[in-house]
Amino acid sequence: MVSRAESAAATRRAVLDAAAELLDEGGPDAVTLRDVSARAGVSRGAPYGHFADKDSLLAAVATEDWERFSDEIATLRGTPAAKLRGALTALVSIGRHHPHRYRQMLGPPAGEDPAQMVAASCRAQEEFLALVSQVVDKQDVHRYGGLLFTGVSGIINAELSGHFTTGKWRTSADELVDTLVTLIAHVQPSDHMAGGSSPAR
Amino acid sequence: MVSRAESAAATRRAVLDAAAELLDEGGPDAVTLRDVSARAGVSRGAPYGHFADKDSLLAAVATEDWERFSDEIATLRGTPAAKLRGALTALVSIGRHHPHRYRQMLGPPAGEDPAQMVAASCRAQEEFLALVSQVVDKQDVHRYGGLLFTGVSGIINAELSGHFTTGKWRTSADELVDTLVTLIAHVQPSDHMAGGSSPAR
DNA sequence: CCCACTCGGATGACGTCGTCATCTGTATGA
DNA sequence: TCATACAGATGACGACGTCATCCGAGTGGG
Repeated sequence: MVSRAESAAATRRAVLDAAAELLDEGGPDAVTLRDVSARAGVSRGAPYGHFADKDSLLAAVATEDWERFSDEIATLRGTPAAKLRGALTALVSIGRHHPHRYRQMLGPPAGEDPAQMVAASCRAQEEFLALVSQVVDKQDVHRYGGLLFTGVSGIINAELSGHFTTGKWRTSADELVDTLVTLIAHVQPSDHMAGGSSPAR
Repeated sequence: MVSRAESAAATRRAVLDAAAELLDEGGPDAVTLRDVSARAGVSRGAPYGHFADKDSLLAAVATEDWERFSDEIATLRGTPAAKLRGALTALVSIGRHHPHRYRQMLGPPAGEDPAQMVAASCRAQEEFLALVSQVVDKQDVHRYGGLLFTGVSGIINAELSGHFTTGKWRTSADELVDTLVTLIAHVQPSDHMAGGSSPAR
């Protein structure tokens, strides 16, 4: 026998999974609440018992993806440098295997309660910065950590948009990521330029 | 008296402008062909005489934005380093003044004829690489050029998503751009990147 | 053991959207 | 002058997000 709460949780899970699947298959426009419901085996109105609207459902998918990513990079083992590269590889991997969910993760927090998605991405940032702090000098952690993460995300985005196959960059995402990591790993705090104004908040 | 071709071109222009406006104001979901038509002062079906579908219209807007950006960075004057900084500043400026159009530009080429948007972004890449080639060694142009452009675009995207105000990165987009430019081009950071370049349109 | 209650889920409906088939009016060219 | 072509207007259709309403099964008290 299934309790009512259990069945409700199962429905929520099924809806979430169906949405993630459809998002993977055809992007946000292919995520139709009607199709989601059908694939989850529930009625059209059922998702509204768990998510305020379509945007909130998509945000919930992204939130789970952020949490999965956080767990993944938090359990990396090896040398600090290897862990850092592992984290970046994990990010690249998400972008390549789940382009649309990747874009959803990196887009602006949406839905009825954006704070939830913000919190999830915040934790990922913390985990990532923890790895960075083992590789670069303490005072450069945020600057280099932020640059690594946002830079790599931009590289991935360019690859997903086909800019390396159809554009003029005669290079690849892998090479760029490697270049960026090498640049940051090589430049040690010795030459910290005076540019660093007061950090934002 | 207006010739038929002239009136048709005017309609196309009005539709394009109306779409860009609505995109600026409320993002892609706010771009309704009905609203576009109304704002352009034409009927609901008129846009279909010039654009295959909504995605093609959005792609046409992005194409024009790429062309405008290409023209802008192609006419920059000053030292090579200043021109490179100016190009990146122009990119940042588009992201800040027209976030949704910026996202449209950096998203995957869409519409009935993606090649058109691809060509436009290709020209921008060429113009940008031309600037980069004056600052870095010949053999590093593509690697560093691609890294600069995609890296900065990732930084902007993070800012647009609010990751610097709600996240754990205790830094700012300006600082990250400066850091990246300094790392790659060994060009001293500008005092304030946000400053003076003219916004796109 | 029974019953009223609760609440997740199902259903019907509404307004809006993208899109297309069809119609109309006017500039064009012979 | 008039037939033609074509931009634009209009009506219609299916699909979508969303909500008001209804249903039925798990639940707790008697």
